[in-house]
Amino acid sequence: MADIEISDMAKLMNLNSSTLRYYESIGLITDIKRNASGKRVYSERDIKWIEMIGRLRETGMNINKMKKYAQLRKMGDSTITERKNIMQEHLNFIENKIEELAKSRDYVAKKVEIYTKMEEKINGK
Amino acid sequence: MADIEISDMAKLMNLNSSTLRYYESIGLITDIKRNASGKRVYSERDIKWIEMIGRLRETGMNINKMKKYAQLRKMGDSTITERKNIMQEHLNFIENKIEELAKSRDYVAKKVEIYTKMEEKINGK
DNA sequence: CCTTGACTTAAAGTGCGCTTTAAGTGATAT
DNA sequence: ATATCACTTAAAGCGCACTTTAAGTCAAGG
Repeated sequence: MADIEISDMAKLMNLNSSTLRYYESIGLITDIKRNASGKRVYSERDIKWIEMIGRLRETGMNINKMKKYAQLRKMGDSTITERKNIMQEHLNFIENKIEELAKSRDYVAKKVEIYTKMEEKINGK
Repeated sequence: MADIEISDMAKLMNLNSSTLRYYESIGLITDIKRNASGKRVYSERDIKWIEMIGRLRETGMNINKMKKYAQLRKMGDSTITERKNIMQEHLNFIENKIEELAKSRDYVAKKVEIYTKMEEKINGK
């Protein structure tokens, strides 16, 4: 798979080019190559990392925590345990969130049910 | 069940008294009674509505949508169908979110697994 | 050659959802 | 009586995660 430029990367990840530059500016993405005319070129490894950022973001991890993880990642194999712990903690977080959402889903489903019954009563039985 | 004051309400719903005043200021909560000295007194019905706000908020409904729903609620039975539709739509939203989270959970779980294997490789054997 | 369009940077601006501040009122405890 | 404490209001402030703006560079097409 070949390298891609910023606009294709943005399309691929369903985000804005500016967001990619922003992530780089805050150190969440690092070491992006440039082509002869100074434009960003994303490698396969970059793509995977940005996909991971997407996963972590949409599951509610904040940018600072992602940054911390990014730093550990840059430091190499000596940080594997620490990274594992972050991921384990986040896994717990996601599982709690799923449970919470499941409860709320039941709550909202019940609301819909109640409204359906009310509709029936109003629209004459 | 008796009426309660703002600080107890805040504790009950695990939010800030200021947040309750804020919700009122934007019209998300309305018609809160006052006692002789002008302090807010929340009824059983208010408690239920604020609990619902909590549910909707933590499942990702934004304030404007909640406000819209609040207005329909104030208008009485003629808006039941519309309210049912909002809840049905939100139910779908929650279900999608749960599915998405489940995918991300698997992704993160796999990460943890990989790290565990890497740890084993590094720590001898 | 020159226009178009996608890129580059640094900095300022935006929107959401609160949270804090400042100034004041009133009931209760010492 | 006076201090304390929880409440009241309106307005300003904040943190997060972008997003937009302004000014400039560069490569390709007509």
